[in-house]
Parts: sequence; C-alpha cells; structure tokens
Amino acid sequence: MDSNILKNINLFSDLSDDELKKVFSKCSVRKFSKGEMIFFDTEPYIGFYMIVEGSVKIFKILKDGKEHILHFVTPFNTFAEVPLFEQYEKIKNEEFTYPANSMAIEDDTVLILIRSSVFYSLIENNSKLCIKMISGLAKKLRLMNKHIESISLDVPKRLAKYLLEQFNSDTETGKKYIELPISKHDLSSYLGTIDETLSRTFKKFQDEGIIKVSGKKIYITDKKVLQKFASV
Amino acid sequence: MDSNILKNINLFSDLSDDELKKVFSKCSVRKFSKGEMIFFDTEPYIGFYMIVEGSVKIFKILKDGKEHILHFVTPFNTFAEVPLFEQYEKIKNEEFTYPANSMAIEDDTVLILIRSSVFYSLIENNSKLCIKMISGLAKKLRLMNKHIESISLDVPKRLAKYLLEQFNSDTETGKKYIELPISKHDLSSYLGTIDETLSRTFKKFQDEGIIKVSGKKIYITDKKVLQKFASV
DNA sequence: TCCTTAAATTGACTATAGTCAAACTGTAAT
DNA sequence: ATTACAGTTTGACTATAGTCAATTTAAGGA
Repeated sequence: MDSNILKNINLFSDLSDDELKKVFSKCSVRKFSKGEMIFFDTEPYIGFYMIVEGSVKIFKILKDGKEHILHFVTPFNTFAEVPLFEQYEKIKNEEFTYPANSMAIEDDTVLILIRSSVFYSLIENNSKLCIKMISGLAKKLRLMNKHIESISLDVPKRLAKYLLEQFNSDTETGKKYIELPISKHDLSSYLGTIDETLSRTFKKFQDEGIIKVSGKKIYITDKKVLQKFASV
Repeated sequence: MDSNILKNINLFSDLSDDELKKVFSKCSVRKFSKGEMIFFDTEPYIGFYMIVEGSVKIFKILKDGKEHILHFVTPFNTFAEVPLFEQYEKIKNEEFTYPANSMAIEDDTVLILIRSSVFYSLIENNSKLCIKMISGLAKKLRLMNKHIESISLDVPKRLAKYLLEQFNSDTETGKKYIELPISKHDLSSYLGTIDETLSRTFKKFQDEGIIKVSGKKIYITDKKVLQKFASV
C-alpha cells in the first residue's frame, strides 16, 4: 500500500504527488475486524481517520447501555475531524477527547489515521485543501440537518425515508431491491428506535405490499406508496 | 454603521481594516422585525448572513403545518453557510435553494448578507479566514451532534439539559435564574415536542421543587436534581 | 381602563412506540 | 446432522407523549 491510496480520499484529491508522499509517510494505516473499537469517547483526541475499505459507525452510549448511532462512514470519507479546529490548545495538550465512540462494522476495515499536528502543518498554507475541508464539513452538516429533521417523524416515515435514500443512492440502474449495508440492529439504533419496533414496521410495510423483506435484501415493490409514507 | 461592526463577527475577526472595508462595501445590511421571514427554503441561495443584533430561528415546516426548529442563531454568528461550498456551479447558476426557512424572532434584528461571490473571492487566498470558517462549521457540527443525541431522550431529560446549558452559559455569576431567550412555543419546537407537553414538564419540575417558573424567568432551586434528570 | 388577541395551561382521551419475556429462524462450527 | 448462538420476530403490557377541546392567563393596542 502506497501514497496513491490517498488520492481516493476526497479531501486529498488536489494534493500533489510530493505532498501525498509527505503526508503518507506520517500516517498510520491500520486494519480492524468487525466489532473492533477504533476509539472511545473517553480517550484523548489525536487526529482524524479516513476509510479506505470497510465501514465504521460513530455512536454514543447512553446510561442504560443503549447505543445511539450518529453516523455511518464509508470508504474515501473522513471522520472525527470535528475537534480538529476546535480547542486548538487543548488538543495540543491532549486535554481533548473524541466526541463519540467509533467501531468497525465490517471485517478488514482499513483506516488511515492523520494526526492533528500533521494536518495542521499541511493545511497552513494550502487554501485549496482548506476549501475541501470546508466542503466536507458542510456536507456533514447537511446530512445531520436531514437526520435531525427525520428524527422528529414517526418510525414508518423514518424507515421509508431511509429505504428510499438507499434505493436512490444505488448507482446500478434497474435494480428493484436494495441490500442493507448495515445490520438491522444498527439500523434501529440509527433510526432512533429499537429492534422490535423496526421489525414490526418492516412487517407492516410488507403486509401492505410495499416491500418484500428477505434478510438484508429489501425488494421495493411499490415505490409510490413508499414515497407517500416518506413524504413529510 | 460602518465596517467596524464586521470586526465583531468571529469569522472576520482576523481581517485587516482594508479587507473589512472592501467586504463591507459589498454587503447588504437589513433590519427585520419580529416574525419577519429572512428566507424560505424555496428561494434561490444567494449567500449567508451574519447577525449583528437580535436573533433568528432556522426551521423546517412539516406537511401538517408544524414547524421543527433546527437552530437559534445569536449576534456575531453566521448562518446559512452550509450551501456555500457545496454545488459551487449550481449556486452560481442560482439553481440552489436555502436548505431551511429562517425568521427573525426579535424586533430590530440586524443582519448582514454576504453574497456567495463576494465570499468566494475573499476566501480564495486567505487560509486564516478558511480556518475560521472551518472552526465555525466544526462548532455547528458539535452542537448538532448534541442536538441529535438529546432528541432521543425523553422530554424531561431534554428540557433539563436545555435549562442547564442556558444556566451554565450565562456569564453572570451568582445568578440563580435564567431568562429564556426564546418563546415557550419555539422552545417546544426546538426540543422536538409540543406546547402542552412542555408546559406539563415545566409543571412537573416545579411540583418537584426543582425550578420555579415565572414567565420567561426560570429559577433553578435544585440544580443537583436537575442535573440528575439531565444525565443521560 | 377595557378590549382583543395571543400564549399558556389543564383535562380527558388516544396513539405510538418502548419493555419484557418467550419463541422462532438462520447460520456457522463441531 | 447437531448444537449453539446471535439475530429476529411475536405477543401482551405499559409508558410516554401527542391530540383535541376548553379554559385561564398574560400582553398589547385603542
């Protein structure tokens, strides 16, 4: 594995080969297996991560032991960049912790760690990189806005929205089904509900002839009605 | 009103006097009265706003007419910067709309509009400004994370958290009460509930001797118990 | 001050989704 | 094939918060 993998990361796509090599020489690459923790919200912040392969969930654990999933992150995206530019001094002094927990949810999840200090020196006089960074954060904000919006809806609406998003983001044309990229348990947590309620909602949709569930494959049999459910 | 007011805006605090004058000459300053709309989520995006005086709410309207408040914005902060660096081409062609609605919630709310093009040219070779921008977005992301986390809690927890945040952010020391900066109706919408439930929750806290409500003044009589309520 | 309107509160009821416990299914390992 | 286990589903019950309607309180204008 060499510095070329960094080219795939959106954030770094404008860097020169020299810069890429320089950055790469200071990065750590690590492979995680399914269920392995990447960081806890109790440990000191040292930098952000990029996903090369696999996927990752970012979550909080509530006092009753329940987890609440904030994001899923997929290849070529970054996570845990939020604290980077906050509390500059505190990060330097290792007084700052990660804002949430993070776990690999697939085997062979390959991550690259960019330490804060490396990124600081890189970004200092590179306004193109800055602007990439801004775009990335803006995109996250947009997603979170959507997430907040949908949380105030009822569970069927939330599920319908999620299914349609997956369906529409699937690039393959003509496909009549989606493959859930995450476990149903993680999906309930992401949708802000519990396994039982999610299960019942799937059943409800199935009974109404809108979808057909077969494991992680969800056949969309009546997109129109699903859209009607999802419409706020 | 001259270009010096821009100095108060966090984002611009590092600009030179010359730069400030240049920016200011291209800005529009407008005063809004309470309840006046600033933009709708249907109109083309032209730029972001800064608050000099007053305050603003950012919200979505659901199909049943209910509004869901995403943020409150207070003086010296910016809002609606999210689309700035997304869809660069689309913004130029005015194909992009504001992502939510925005309304002044106080009389004499003074706003400055920075058009996208002005900001593009300003940020191009100013990495200090870029970094400020990044910090601002990062801060918003952090707040939204908190917001998402709290929405999954029950209403008493959400209210307790909100009251404590207000209480702790109040700089005046020794103050035993907080003054709600927004209407109770807006508060319910922000907390993701409705007026009746908020009212009952205030009453519950009052009956338990934790707070004393008198209009917008909320006396915190038992901070410890309130904290216990808020603890996730 | 009264009058009008908006904001806030209360009660009775309903619906939605969470809890708990049990049963079932599918998959992977022996 | 058998076992073991995690993941999923189902049922009965409960709790939380939303709905609707009515009332009370507060606030702003004439």
